[in-house]
Amino acid sequence: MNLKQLSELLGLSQTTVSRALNGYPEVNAETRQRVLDAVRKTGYRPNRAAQRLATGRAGSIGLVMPTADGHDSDVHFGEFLAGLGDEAVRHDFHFVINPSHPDDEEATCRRLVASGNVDALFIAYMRVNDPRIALLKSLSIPFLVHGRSIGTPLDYPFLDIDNTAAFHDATKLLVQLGHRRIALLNGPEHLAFAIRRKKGVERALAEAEAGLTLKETCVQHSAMTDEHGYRGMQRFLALAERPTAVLCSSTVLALGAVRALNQAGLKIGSDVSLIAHDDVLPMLKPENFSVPLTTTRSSLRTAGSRIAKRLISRILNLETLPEQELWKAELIVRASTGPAPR
Amino acid sequence: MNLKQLSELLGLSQTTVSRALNGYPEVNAETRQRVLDAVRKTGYRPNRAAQRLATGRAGSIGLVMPTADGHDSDVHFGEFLAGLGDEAVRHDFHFVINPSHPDDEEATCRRLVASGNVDALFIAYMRVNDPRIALLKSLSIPFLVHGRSIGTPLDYPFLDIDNTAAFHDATKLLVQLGHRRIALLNGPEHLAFAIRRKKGVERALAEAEAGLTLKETCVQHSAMTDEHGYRGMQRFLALAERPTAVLCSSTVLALGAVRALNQAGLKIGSDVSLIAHDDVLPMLKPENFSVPLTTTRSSLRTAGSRIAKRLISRILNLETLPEQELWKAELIVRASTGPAPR
DNA sequence: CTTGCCGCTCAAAGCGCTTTGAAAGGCGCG
DNA sequence: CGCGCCTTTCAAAGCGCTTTGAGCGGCAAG
Repeated sequence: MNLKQLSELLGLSQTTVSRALNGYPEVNAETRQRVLDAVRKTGYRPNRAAQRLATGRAGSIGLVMPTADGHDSDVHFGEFLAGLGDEAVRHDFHFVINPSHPDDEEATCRRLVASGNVDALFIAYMRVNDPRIALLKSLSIPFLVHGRSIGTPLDYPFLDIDNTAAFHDATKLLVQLGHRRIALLNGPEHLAFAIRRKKGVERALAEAEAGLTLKETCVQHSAMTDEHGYRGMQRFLALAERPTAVLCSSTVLALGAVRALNQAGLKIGSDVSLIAHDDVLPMLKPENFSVPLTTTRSSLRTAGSRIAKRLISRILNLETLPEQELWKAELIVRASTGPAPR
Repeated sequence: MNLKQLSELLGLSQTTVSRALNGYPEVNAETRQRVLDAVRKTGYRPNRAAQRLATGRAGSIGLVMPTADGHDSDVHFGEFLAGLGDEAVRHDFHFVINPSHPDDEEATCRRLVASGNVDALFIAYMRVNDPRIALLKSLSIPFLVHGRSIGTPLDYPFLDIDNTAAFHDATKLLVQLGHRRIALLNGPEHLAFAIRRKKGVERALAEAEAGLTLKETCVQHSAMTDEHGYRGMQRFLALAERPTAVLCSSTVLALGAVRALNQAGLKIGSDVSLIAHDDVLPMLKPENFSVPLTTTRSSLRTAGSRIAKRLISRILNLETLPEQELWKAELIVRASTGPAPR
């Protein structure tokens, strides 16, 4: 069933039917209803390829995944993608998934846009002075950034969580509990979110009456894997001045950290307190840790879904959604935090 | 730059240029070269939407992800997707990602095919007597199954690894090392791969001179998360007849299992031997476990890439690749396996 | 010289939609 | 009654590609 057949069936022109379907105002209400009924009865679905050709819209969103061969495919990515897909499928949008070497991302973006295969681009894993932002602005294609760069003017569309505040608040809690030696198992050093989290910790420490600082030996930057969590925690425990509380940038890191703590025979929540950032991975729930984990929480899937929604609204000129969103993470206190040991 | 402009530039007809580009034989070699040169110079890229409309091919592959809201987004999925994307981008293929409730997958497949938005469908997470196979056959659309169902005739295109053999061989190794009480931390009970792995273990046990069996108390079926690995191992350790060797269906499960073993103060490789299946997740390398893990290995990313390649070859009628592939997993012995304690 | 065939090229007809510009019909108003 | 205006509908022209069927030389065979 195509538009021509449908219009013949209705005794209308293709124009009218098309307009009825696309919500143009110049169609008689009664006619529109007839069209809609016919669509329901016949199961007519417009051919997307034809629509794309006629409108010049590609109906798809480009994702540049930094997961080229040999590079980590982020555990968190699946969850994020589920959110994206959920929303996109509702509007019949496709994805062009472009794995790319982290160094090659700019060229990949450029190629993707030039291909004309996408209406919008989505980028993430923001770095300091990230060149992709200027690039995308110059390419004049709608785009949305997950996260924010650092050092570039904040005049682009983004969705981010307030990482500084999240880790500030978490640290403040630890300080209030009497912790003085605090360590941080963070994400990769070159990524903006990790820098902000570190800043959040430092700020909260500086605000403490004692005027604390975050020692460099008490910070680890690494990919957020169990493995790194384990090693990082071991390193912390080997310090002469062993930290009494540790913040983790991901529950995955926390997993390894917990392992190291158990192995060292230390009790979580009393010997050492632990707070992790929770992206709400269904497979790794902080409440299911042997000692339930205190977390800063913000759902990655929800973020994905929201990002798809904003991009699609933008492309199709639906409702106008805010261009910049900064979400607060929730601080959820569970059993892994307790008063500092003396 | 479009085809018309390009052909005018060359003083050729659109027909000839199009044919030159698409490898038709009736074009003079010299002419073809001129066209190719011009393409390089002008950077001409055919408009995919127009191509799709003209050929009736959608240029995209549908993925039905069982990751609806509230359901686990598989850690392994990101890695698999990276492989898929890598290959697809080479042929300018898109993905239609359709998150769906596991119960709703059939309807989702049907809808996706009916939409005409995809040339082929990819499905995974095969179950016993999986109804999706018959469905896809009846829908007469190219498709490819990752894994194999059980109980249905094996007459559809698939890519699978030989799970039975992998776990058979792994178990055999354990038996040869003198283990008699062996346990299995498996994937979800309703999934075919988990059933095959269990069968592999059982078969190897039956083949042992002692004629061993796999006790039901020594099997856990669950989602493959660290959490479940931890709990499952704890349960095993609490048994009166505690197993001396444990097989894990994923390195993620092994992570939790190792945690439980450490906590119990048991030495891996001597007190308890461990073998895990390794999907080659870059973030979770078996050689980096505190005790390097003996594994059955088969790269999920490679599988993704191969699946994309086969589907695309099929759609575009490129080379003819085998319709059914059963890959062997590699058994890699590391330090987590040793002789059974007496 | 004619016929037939082969190698190469072309004009034109779609593919199924959107959108432009025009027109038909109904109505109020002078 | 004639005019203009508004509402509703329509025919037709694209969008940029592929593909059909035809055409045009040149050359070998008759």
